[in-house]
Amino acid sequence: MNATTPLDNAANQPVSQGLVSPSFSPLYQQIKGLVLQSLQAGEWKPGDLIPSEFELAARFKVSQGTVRKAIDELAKEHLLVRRQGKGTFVATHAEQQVQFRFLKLKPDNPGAVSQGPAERRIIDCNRLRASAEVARVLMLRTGDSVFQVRRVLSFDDVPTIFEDIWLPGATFKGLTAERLSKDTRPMYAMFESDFGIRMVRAQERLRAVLPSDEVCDLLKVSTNTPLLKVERMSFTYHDSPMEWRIGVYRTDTRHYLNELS
Amino acid sequence: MNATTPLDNAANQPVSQGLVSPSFSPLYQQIKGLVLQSLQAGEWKPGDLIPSEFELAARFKVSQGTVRKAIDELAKEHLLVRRQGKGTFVATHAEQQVQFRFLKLKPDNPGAVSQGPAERRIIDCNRLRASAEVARVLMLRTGDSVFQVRRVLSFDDVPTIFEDIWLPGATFKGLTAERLSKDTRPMYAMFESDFGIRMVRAQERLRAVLPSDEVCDLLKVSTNTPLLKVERMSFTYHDSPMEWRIGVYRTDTRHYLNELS
DNA sequence: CAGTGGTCTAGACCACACT
DNA sequence: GTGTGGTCTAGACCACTGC
Repeated sequence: MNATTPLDNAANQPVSQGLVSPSFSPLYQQIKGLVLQSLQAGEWKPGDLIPSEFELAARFKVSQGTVRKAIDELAKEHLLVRRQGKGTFVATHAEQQVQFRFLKLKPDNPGAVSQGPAERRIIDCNRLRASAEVARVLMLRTGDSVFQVRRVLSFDDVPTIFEDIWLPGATFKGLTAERLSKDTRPMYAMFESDFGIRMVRAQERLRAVLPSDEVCDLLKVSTNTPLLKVERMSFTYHDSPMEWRIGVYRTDTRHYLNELS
Repeated sequence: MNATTPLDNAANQPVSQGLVSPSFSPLYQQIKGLVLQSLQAGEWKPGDLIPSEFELAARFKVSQGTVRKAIDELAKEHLLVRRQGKGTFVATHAEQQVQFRFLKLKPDNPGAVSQGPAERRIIDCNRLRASAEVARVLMLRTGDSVFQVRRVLSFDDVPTIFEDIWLPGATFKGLTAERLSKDTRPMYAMFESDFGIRMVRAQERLRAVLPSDEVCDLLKVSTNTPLLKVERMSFTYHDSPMEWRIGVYRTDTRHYLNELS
């Protein structure tokens, strides 16, 4: 099937590389886009084994090296995970190592305290109409259905984080406080398996604030305890905004750790 | 024809790949290490053009593709910068685009305020003996010579950041408040040209705090204004700690922006 | 034009995991 | 052993820069 003929040279530009300059895109970027489409379309679900590099090369009519470069980039973006000898898998939030990729609050003295998952308490989960502000950040229309989830995370029995989470109602139809409470997995793992939504990228804006009366009560802190306010936008494939989360963190025994490189 | 020419096989392990398993390291990683050594030794200085991929391939007796992979990684770590048609250069903090790689405080409303470099005021610059704490983080001995620099950064005439910076005395011999004040370049650019130190990587720990009396005075804020405390460790080549910096940021009109991916 | 990095291919062999 | 990803090579051509 894979005869090497001069005609194969014509196959070197199979996708859209015929024109010279206008919006030139390397072959491996086009392959990357095609793989991304399959991921978004759900052809391969989180945790699945995707076809081998040679299979994909045959499917897309390019060399294995070109597929490799496309997959390399997707792996560096944590959309795929390579495992030598086994294959390439769709990344999932259900893995232990990935649990804290988005939660950057670390204990000041690791080892002295438990590193395990936090204790989670759902305050409430309501279906509401989006305000102008919520609609804007989630790219919805004002009045569209949205879910508001509010919860408290505790480490070592100390309430440390209060979060106010907004989600598009259409995508998360059927979300309830009970479901959130019963599920012991990370929230993003449940989003994957129950709603087919995988968070791929996020952006956080940090500020120092003083707590509202409600937060004082929920976190058991005084009104003059400074807190770290973390406003997070999470995106799924193709940079679609999927979650708006406003958290306030106690930072008296923990800190937000950030690597700059 | 799949004849394996023994001579080619011998050339496949030119550096130190003779043994099978013990501490195996890919060729391109070894090349990367050699290039890193040249960078650290100052063979090529920030801003310099380094030899072409083919020259390096000849020097190290490997193929150009292997050198390419080594340089790719160094470029992704911002140690080198590739420019198509021109060559590969040693990265430098003197470039505009790199100016704010380490300063993540962004205006809430970009465009409405000036984006230019902040106005910098040096409070003082003293040569002191390292306390136990300073010695520990900078990997020195207690009592070793260190510099303490304190300064205030203002944006649009609003004092916004106070920083307390600690540097190893031996490496930064000759540093003075006057020199810091007169130099209009970013501090890290001066470190490169005047002291041969290039900051490569950093780590920040963030907390919310209330200001000390001194900070209240310097930043013109009240004692109950929450501030973002940013503790930064900066490292040069081979992860040697070279700077300890404790900053407090006003976050009423700006925020600390962080991309999670 | 020559020289550089950027892309693509084809084939070989190595390291690892499963059966 | 077979199949996977991981490394390395060699050679071709493209795109950009500057003479």
